[in-house]
Amino acid sequence: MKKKPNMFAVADLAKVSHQTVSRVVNNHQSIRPETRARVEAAMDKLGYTPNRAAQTLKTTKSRIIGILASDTHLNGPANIWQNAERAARAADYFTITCSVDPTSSADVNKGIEYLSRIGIDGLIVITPHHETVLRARTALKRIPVVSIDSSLGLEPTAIKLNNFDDAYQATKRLVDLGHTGIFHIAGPVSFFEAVDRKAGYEAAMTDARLMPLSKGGDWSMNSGYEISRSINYQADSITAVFAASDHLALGVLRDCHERKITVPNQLSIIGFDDLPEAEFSWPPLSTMRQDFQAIGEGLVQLLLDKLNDKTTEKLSALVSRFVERETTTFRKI
Amino acid sequence: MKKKPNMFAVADLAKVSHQTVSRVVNNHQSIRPETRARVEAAMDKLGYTPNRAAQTLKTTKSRIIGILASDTHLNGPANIWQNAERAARAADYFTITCSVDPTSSADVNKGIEYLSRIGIDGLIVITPHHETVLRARTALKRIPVVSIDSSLGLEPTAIKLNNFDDAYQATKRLVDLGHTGIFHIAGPVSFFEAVDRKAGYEAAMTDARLMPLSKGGDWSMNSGYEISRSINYQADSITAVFAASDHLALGVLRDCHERKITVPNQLSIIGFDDLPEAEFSWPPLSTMRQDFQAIGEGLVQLLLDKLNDKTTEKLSALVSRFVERETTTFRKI
DNA sequence: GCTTCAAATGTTAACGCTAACATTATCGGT
DNA sequence: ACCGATAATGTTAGCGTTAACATTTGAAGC
Repeated sequence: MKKKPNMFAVADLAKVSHQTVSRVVNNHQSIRPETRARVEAAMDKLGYTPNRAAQTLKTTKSRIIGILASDTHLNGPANIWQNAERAARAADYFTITCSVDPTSSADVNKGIEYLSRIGIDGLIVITPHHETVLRARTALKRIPVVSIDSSLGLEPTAIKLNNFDDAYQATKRLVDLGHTGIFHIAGPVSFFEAVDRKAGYEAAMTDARLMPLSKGGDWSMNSGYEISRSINYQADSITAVFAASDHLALGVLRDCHERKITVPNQLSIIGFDDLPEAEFSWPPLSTMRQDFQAIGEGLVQLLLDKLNDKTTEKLSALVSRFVERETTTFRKI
Repeated sequence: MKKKPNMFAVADLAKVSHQTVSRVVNNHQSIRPETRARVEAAMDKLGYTPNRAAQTLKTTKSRIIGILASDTHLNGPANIWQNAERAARAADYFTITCSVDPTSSADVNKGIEYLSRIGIDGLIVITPHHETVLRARTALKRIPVVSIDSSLGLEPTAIKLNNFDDAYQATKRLVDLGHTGIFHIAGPVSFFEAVDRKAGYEAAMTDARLMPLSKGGDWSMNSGYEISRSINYQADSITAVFAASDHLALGVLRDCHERKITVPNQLSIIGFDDLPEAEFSWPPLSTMRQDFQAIGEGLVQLLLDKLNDKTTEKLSALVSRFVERETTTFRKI
């Protein structure tokens, strides 16, 4: 196994200087087409690939984007991550992902340190925890940082998620169906998504002159199940539930099966996320779907523009879609 | 914003040579504790971090591991990936992940090229498609490649998954419960997991002198649903279904709800994966859970040993666990 | 044919680090 | 006090690339 060829090897074979090879690699103009062809042939023959470490050392640009993510086992972050990775790759950037536990500041700090150690050009933070975003932003002063953010957030280098509006719309749908007792099962307050969704729900209720009524847990199905069990739907004349996530809604659904509450006739349910499983619950769950592709790509776009000192034109608008399946119906008297 | 300090800056401040700084960074012995302390103080004061590009250029080791993954939206690959990433990080390696579409050889090749362009030290292939693994192995001759593999595979640099045995055990459980008409819903044949599971099922059936009966689709819930719909359970005296994945099983469950087939009394069902959702289906799904953490960590271990020219001791054994919930019961006459 | 100027190519010097070798301090033994 | 021997530190060179500057080439204008 002989060692990897470098620019000089190519230059020798093509009978040019190494700098000409460099010019070909970097697509400079003022290279005669014939010379370029000769160099390219030599590169092919030797199987030459530029040494990224040397390029990085010289240019001080690694073309690596760090992605600091949390809760990647959840549908939202996982989807955003995947789309961001793909978009970065399409733009010829590498990504190094570091998934951290947002509840441990030590872990977050270690993650940030880990990423900056390799010399990333910029950072994308995919986490629904303000705290973590803030920590990354303050720790990394030398490079651009972009993140997702609450719809209410101020940070200009963030993609704002529409959770407030989405929750408002979901709740309004229930109101329009004639429901007056609409309960909200919220996510944990450390997630700005949970906070925004709850706020959107409350705004919609208030606008409809209805009494907001909610309880929060974590995002798990079990949490939805337990909260649902604690509700006496009939006694409290609750005929609809808006859950802050599909998992939460699935938990409610399970309780309904156990307590023989028929869905949607006795209880309408709306989830949030549109997990693959949502379509196959019984009955199939009505839910709100976010456009994770647009979010992921927007994140990369935003960062790339920062890296190139461009101001970002406008990004494709984030539009969520309400997917009505079979857990929602008109309120039966 | 002044520029990042380098070794010489630290050396100047600590009144030593840059090489001494290098030695401190790399934990060489024969540095007086007092000198080390002085250097470390200087590094702290300047906020010095070694430049990885320069280290890589000099040592020809990037400390980056490539992860070529496919089907990361599925539970298995996603879990293995996450555990591998974490294990690599713990060993102070960076990972660059590239998720590709295994059905497109162009995409796979581009992914491999993308990873090798940055100069990875080794590659972990997480894909249940032999084809893709093979392609990576032949394309990358210069660096070690490890992968997951069929339990029947030959490749010594692979973690063998127990799908055959696991499927055998799951089927045997159904046999032990008295079932004789046991149907298998398989995954797509391009996944070796699907092939192994089907083979395991068939072996168990044959050993029990029962007739294997199966049909395959993709991994989706819809596929499970459609296949289930096509079965006339009563007419064919089928009282149990072993599905190659939880999603498939969830599809069957849906069909049962629609056709009012009671589970588990009329039909026992076993899935595979133990998705979070499996516990919250109705009724809660019995399923087979693989140890993805051991797989992810094993992969990293295997690769690291290759990188350090060690032969791998034995890895922690991969043991799957049957999680019996409420979709399995004795056969009612 | 000779100048002029731009286009095309070549030369040199870093980028920040570590390996290899060279030198200087330190210490026990006489 | 002096001699190794070893521990501790310093010096030099080069990894593969690109930027900056230097030089050559070629074609147009006279």
